[in-house]
Amino acid sequence: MTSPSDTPPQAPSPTGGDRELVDALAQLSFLVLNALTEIAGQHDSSIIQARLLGVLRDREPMMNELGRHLGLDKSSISGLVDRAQRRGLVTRTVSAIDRRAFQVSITDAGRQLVEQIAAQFSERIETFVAPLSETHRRLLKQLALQIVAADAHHRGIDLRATSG
Amino acid sequence: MTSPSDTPPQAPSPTGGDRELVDALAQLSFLVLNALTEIAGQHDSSIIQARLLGVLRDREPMMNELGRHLGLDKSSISGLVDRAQRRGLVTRTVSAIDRRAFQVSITDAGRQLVEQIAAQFSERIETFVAPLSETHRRLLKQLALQIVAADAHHRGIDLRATSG
DNA sequence: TATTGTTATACTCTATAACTATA
DNA sequence: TATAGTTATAGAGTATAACAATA
Repeated sequence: MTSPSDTPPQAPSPTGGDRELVDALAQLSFLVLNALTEIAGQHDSSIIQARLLGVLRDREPMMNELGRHLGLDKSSISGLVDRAQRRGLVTRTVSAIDRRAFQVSITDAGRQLVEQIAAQFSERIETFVAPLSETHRRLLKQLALQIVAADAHHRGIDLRATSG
Repeated sequence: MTSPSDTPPQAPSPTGGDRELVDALAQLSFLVLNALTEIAGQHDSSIIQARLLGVLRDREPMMNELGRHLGLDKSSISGLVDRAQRRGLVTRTVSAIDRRAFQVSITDAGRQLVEQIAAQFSERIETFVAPLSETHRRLLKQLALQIVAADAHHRGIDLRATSG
């Protein structure tokens, strides 16, 4: 799971899976998200805080929608926003049309922070892919996008697929 | 950071980074590790517990080495192993040669759990890459491995590079 | 003295359940 | 009644600092 790479090369048999491919993707994913964890940590932050600010870069959602964006329970969102607000990274504003609801906005400090993190993260990823040729980088991008897009499509289609 | 994809296509300029590539890798990584989180969760477990058991599949390290494998502080390892042990997934055995040290081993139950999780995870990854052609899957594997290997090499070289 | 590991403490992150205040 | 959000509570996971036992 962590270094599951001590596995003999295996022909991607028609029957089953290519274990090397699974391991390679897992390790790459750990590499990428560990980098993000480390960079966020350098700013006394975390992946989820960075994602929160990332969402708020171009949106001012209600707590509600924020939960859907981040896939978290409303109580988790409350705490998350609390901590970010305590650090001056976001603000809550009562909605004019529904006085139960709060609109969450990023502050200048929050924007500055997320942009620093994003820049460092980009730099790090570029370092990772630097050993690849330009052609291979383009290919990698294309393949990654294809997987992500297929999954998004799949979720869109599949949401209620087997139940109705 | 979460859905940073709302970005116009950008020629990978010589000056800077290819933002699309960065986003694609980030999203792919979230996809992969969210899948692992979800699958581990189905077994009332977590990524770090799965990684712990993964390490122990073919090793019986001291708490010490476990910390290095997982990149965690010794106090974190103590807690991690405590919780796994409480669930009957691992055991501690006093080392014969150094009575301060504990050897950590996986139990049958632990092995069974990690194998279930690994199998489900493989299945999921195979689903992700299913839309790709065999050629493209092979290519993706090769590129991912190349990045991971380059990073490992880099760390090996770089550990004390600028200080000595 | 140095090292191995635990414990005390503190904080983030997460969820469930109960609650308040609107709607 | 239903919805938006908070709060109380509980537990995992992480780190730092202080400690015990052994080397």
